[in-house]
Amino acid sequence: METVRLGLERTVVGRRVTGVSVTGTRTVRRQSRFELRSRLTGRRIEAARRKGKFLALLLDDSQVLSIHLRMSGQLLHVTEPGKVAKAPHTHVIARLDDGSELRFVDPRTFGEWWVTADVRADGLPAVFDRLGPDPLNDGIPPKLLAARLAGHRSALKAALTDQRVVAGIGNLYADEICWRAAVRPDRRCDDLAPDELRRLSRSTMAVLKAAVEQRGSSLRDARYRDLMGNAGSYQARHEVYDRAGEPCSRCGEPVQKVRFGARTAYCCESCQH
DNA sequence: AGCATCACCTGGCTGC
DNA sequence: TGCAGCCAGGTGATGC
Repeated sequence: METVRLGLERTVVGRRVTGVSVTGTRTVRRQSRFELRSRLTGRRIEAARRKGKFLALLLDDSQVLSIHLRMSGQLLHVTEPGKVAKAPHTHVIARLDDGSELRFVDPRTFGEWWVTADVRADGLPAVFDRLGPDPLNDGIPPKLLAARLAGHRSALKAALTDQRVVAGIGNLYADEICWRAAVRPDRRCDDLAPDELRRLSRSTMAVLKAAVEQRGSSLRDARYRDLMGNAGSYQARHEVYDRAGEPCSRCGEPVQKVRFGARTAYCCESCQH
């Protein structure tokens, strides 16, 4: 999401929206399509912000266009719309005053666009308040991480991916963070030693920063691409995610895919404790 | 209140 | 080879 935000900053910030087409029936669901279109049309995009996995495009009249890609959403910036065919599952197109388009493609239709005026002093929508601190924006020092995990009896991975606890960590990055910290993802939050919390704090920052430097992770069966349609390259650095059976780079034992509630986690049961 | 599970979807992959 | 069915994962609703 940070890679997408950086792309938005380079391409659509400073542009004015000249028109909006909403063709999908699910992408805009917090308000009517008509309302989104009328709130957005004519507005200039002043800034591209992000909290966790939520994007916020700040508009010139203090409204905000919030976008969440969920599982399969993709934002594409098309500079010459006439030359680029509309991809299947294109649900929203925003036309901009330089002739370019911001297109939203989302096969599974979980993704969402909405425009609100209920913004806080920092310019972000009030609904973002329920999100925990964003490590890339605000850092996550050991004391803060410990405070965020305090009182939780659930498993570490469940808390790390709970956006109210910490914002921005998804399934694959949670696995990578736990591996790097050498802590099992199914450890209880209230059972972590100070040194383990320090390692988790450092690992969170290291994994997220490296992932952004590599412009994200593009998986076999997912469709993450940046605004230009380019794949990320962090998947080549994954130590455990989707690497079941391959030797752990730290201890050589095979990486495991373990059942974990209704989901799965990849980890090294030999060197994560 | 807090934790677990399910629903929402489609496409790619697995296994018969 | 064909195809039915499983699985992927983020969030919000529902259940316990």
